[in-house]
Amino acid sequence: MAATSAGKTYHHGDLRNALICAAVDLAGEGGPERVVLREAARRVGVSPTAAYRHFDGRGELLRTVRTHARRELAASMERAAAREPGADDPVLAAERRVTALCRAYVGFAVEHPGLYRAAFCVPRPASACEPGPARPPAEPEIRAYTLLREALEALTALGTARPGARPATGAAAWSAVHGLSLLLVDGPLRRLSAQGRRVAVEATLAMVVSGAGSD
Amino acid sequence: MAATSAGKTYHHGDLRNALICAAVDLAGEGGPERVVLREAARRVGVSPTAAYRHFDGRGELLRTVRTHARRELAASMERAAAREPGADDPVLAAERRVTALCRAYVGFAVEHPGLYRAAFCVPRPASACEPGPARPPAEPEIRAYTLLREALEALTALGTARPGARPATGAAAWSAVHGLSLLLVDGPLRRLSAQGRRVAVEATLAMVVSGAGSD
DNA sequence: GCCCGAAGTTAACCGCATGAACATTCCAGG
DNA sequence: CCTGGAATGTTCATGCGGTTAACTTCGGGC
Repeated sequence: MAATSAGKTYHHGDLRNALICAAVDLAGEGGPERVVLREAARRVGVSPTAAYRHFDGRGELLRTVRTHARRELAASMERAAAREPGADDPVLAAERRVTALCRAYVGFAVEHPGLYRAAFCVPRPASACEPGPARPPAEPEIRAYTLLREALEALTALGTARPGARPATGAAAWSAVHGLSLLLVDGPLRRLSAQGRRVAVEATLAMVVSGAGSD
Repeated sequence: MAATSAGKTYHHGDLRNALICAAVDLAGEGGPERVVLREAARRVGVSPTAAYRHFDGRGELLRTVRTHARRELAASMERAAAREPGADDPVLAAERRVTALCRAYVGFAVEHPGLYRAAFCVPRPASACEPGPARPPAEPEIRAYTLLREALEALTALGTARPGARPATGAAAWSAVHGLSLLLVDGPLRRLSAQGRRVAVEATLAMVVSGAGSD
């Protein structure tokens, strides 16, 4: 009855995980809105309500998928940064790290649109727009953002190659890559050619790396 | 039977518009996912299926709302730009126009989160992620973007105040304000204090105005 | 006046989220 | 080895939302 010893009997043995996988697949195929409890259950070969033994409802399933997607995004960024060749000049190295991270961020979004959208979705309980006094536990941290922010701080501390220009703030940079990703993946820039896309990415990178901080 | 002469009889007289208004209200209250055919009909006091006489389905209703929202966004930006005092220095004036537009953009998003989200939603037919050869008629143009782009082009043509720095590309700038808006309205930056929000906005503005173009 | 088509209506089907009550297994004690 | 309860699944049932089909009213043109 260990997690992996699933038989084909009444008890699945690892339903929770199986459901998560199915849900992640769904998200990959069609984004968060495609993550449907019933469908996930169907794929796993179990009745819809079985899921409730492991999740509070669709909301929690989606939140789990989101966590997964965020992890993948961050991992993808780290891999890319690690692949980046070092440089003698520390400033250049720092700049490269930033651009590598950003490129990977947008790259992930473009390659896995569904997952990317799932990574930043908001499971809405149905209604509720103006939040009451509720204070959900302040999300756990988003690695992708942390990576970006730290890389930028490092770069800022070193100064830039070009005098007078300063790298963007973490939040500003995140805004840029996030916005670009969504515009490309889901938004009006969706149908840009690969070429056009590349141009937009480069322009955004330039803005982020040598854009001004707030002064 | 002119558009506005609605009685309380069998025929509504101006259902289409009434539905649009209701739908826009809904979007304002809870974003695109809140735009529900049945609810709109309910609010107008008509049977759900009546809507099908005027819209192809929920998708078209949503698209109509989106158009409306985009118009409002653009209008809000233009109003803000118009309010901006002129300046003797044309460069300064151009910079001011850009920042005014951006501020208004983000401001609109923050003040009308639901509408803003609706303005950039994608009515999904249920499934379909990888586009076939389909080529929807290439959306009509998004004024908010055009305004931003043109203001930036003007600024670029003039050169910036600070030497060496160049304003961002239209796409990059749009990415920045769009991303920031979503992060603030719907995303992980959602629960920033008004203060924190302001800081993020200023940082982003600085990045956009004096960030580097692609070189 | 009559007839047609536009604009509404009701009834019905399907999928989805969810809750309640019932069924099966597994496993800890005895 | 046997047994009872906790886990884990299952079946029913409710309610909501999208959408279709078939029927009903009304407003006008002839």
